[in-house]
Amino acid sequence: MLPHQFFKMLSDETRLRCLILIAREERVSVGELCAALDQSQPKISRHLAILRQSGVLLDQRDGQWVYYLVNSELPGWMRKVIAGLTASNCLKAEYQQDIANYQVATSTSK
Amino acid sequence: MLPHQFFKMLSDETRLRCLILIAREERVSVGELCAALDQSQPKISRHLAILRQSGVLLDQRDGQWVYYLVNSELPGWMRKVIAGLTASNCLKAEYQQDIANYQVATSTSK
DNA sequence: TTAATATATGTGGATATTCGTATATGTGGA
DNA sequence: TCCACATATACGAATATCCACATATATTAA
Repeated sequence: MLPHQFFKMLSDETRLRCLILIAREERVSVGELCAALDQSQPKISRHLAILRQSGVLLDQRDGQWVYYLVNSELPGWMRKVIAGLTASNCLKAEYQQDIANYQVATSTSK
Repeated sequence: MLPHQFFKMLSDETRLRCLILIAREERVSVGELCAALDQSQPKISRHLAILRQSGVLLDQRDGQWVYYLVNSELPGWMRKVIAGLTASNCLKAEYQQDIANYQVATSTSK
């Protein structure tokens, strides 16, 4: 994948929020993403499909649920960008709420 | 600027090539960019305007010429992404030709 | 002022993106 | 098998993006 194509993946806010949450939490289901981002299921599913088809994410079915995770075989420069997004303290404020929502959702349901 | 907005700046190939060349060469004029990328002047100018209006690039007029440079006051996470683009050896192959063209153009004209 | 060069922008058309809504598919339990 | 739940996709509409072409603006020199 060419760099500008990778950046196009990250240029949609919903896709970026999905990717950041998945990168931080390792493995997140579609339903959990819908709850954490407070977005409709078709919307989340469509954006996950784009990230999956481009090879950025992988999916694992587990019964009724489908979990998404970051492809561990991405080139180094892509992994660096993703790591920068999840690590950078500057960004945390923007998407912290998603992580908080995810943690509330998973702690109460598990 | 929010992260996804910054990535949208990088999601167009022409914009990305401009940014990489400017980041590497510090200060590049519109005409030099047109020559290096082999693209029309209105096309280059319009993409530079987008990068300027978003604050990623600054412009400096010098007589008839306008030079563009990377805004040195960008947040750290943006600078890291740009540095990753110019440094990464993986990427060089993709955009090396632009740099070679630029060097030919500037060495023969100066 | 006029011409030449460099850069910026207006306009319209082609294409791409995103979304809501509806529906299809897949899975497990009764 | 039938139903409920989770996820995926088809479709059309609204919007955004990108481009080529034409033209406007800015600067310099004559």
